[in-house]
Amino acid sequence: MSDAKIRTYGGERQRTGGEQSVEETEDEEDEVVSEDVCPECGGRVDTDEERGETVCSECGLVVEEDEIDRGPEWRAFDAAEKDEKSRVGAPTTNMMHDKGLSTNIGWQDKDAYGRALSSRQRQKMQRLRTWNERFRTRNSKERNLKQALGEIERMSSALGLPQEVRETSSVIYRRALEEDLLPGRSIEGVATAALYAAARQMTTPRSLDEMANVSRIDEMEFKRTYRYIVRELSLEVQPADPASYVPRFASELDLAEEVERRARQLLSTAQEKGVTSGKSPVGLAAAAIYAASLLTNRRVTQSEVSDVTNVSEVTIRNRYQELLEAADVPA
DNA sequence: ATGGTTTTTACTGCGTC
DNA sequence: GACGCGGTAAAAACCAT
Repeated sequence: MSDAKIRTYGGERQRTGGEQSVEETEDEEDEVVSEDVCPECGGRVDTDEERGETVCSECGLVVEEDEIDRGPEWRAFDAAEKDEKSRVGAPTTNMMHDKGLSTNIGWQDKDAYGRALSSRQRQKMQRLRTWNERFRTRNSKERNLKQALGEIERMSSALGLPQEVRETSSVIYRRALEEDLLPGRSIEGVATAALYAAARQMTTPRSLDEMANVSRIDEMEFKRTYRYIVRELSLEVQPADPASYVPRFASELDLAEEVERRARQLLSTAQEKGVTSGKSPVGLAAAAIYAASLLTNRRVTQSEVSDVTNVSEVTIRNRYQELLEAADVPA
């Protein structure tokens, strides 16, 4: 919606204007945004500010192009403002923690005319600086948190994770934030890592692949930050129980309950015999499913299992033989 | 960095439909 | 002949040191 766009722009203006009493054209706010309909099909038109085009959302007709870029108009004002802006850099939006919104109190104990302040005033400014700093960092953390929580929400609903997992993961994220683990890492990355850890702690694990699929960051970075977070927060994450993967995989393969039960059985006997240690839980689950499907005559092919579990067929082969052996089922 | 373990990739051969 | 399966060797990934 163009509505949101206006708000962001408005926000930016307010800020830059507010600092240096340069009065800006206030009425800019109610800019005429053509709420027109498409002349071709009557569909709704959307304005793409980045490309300077107005496009019909139904048929894709470009209603208007080469529009005036209203973005950087604030540059034209006065020098002080330009300085202020250029230090902040390009007016990117969401990715900056505080969008440059915060106030800064100068460190020199001088007033606006360059005169030294009285000691009383100096003390006062010192106090203000302290508090301002507190609020500022607090605020940037709040923002950060808000975005991260949104991300966590999005991912966990994509993965169908229960509420408790979301809560644990936001607790983890908060801790990471408190301990200043964020600098140098992306919010998305840490959010993903927190969610992954939480899912495992709550015994509803999702595999690394599944997480990476719904996350906006790539797998490499995800794993790296995950390890980092776990280490730094010394989170206790026990190895996932293979059995907890079974139901999902089974249902994705449309397997009967019987197979699922059998798979669990195989896993638990294998665990008793200790042949599972050191092996990847996902691989074990995949193998158990495959083995169980053989035992119950509800054949699935290795490649099918491999597809839905993202475990290589080789691994499935190796594991399922071990599983059968442990359950002393002759070949 | 290193070495040991596990998983993946790529390829080959066998039997069956 | 395609497909499912099994096996192998080498590469890659992972983990603790």
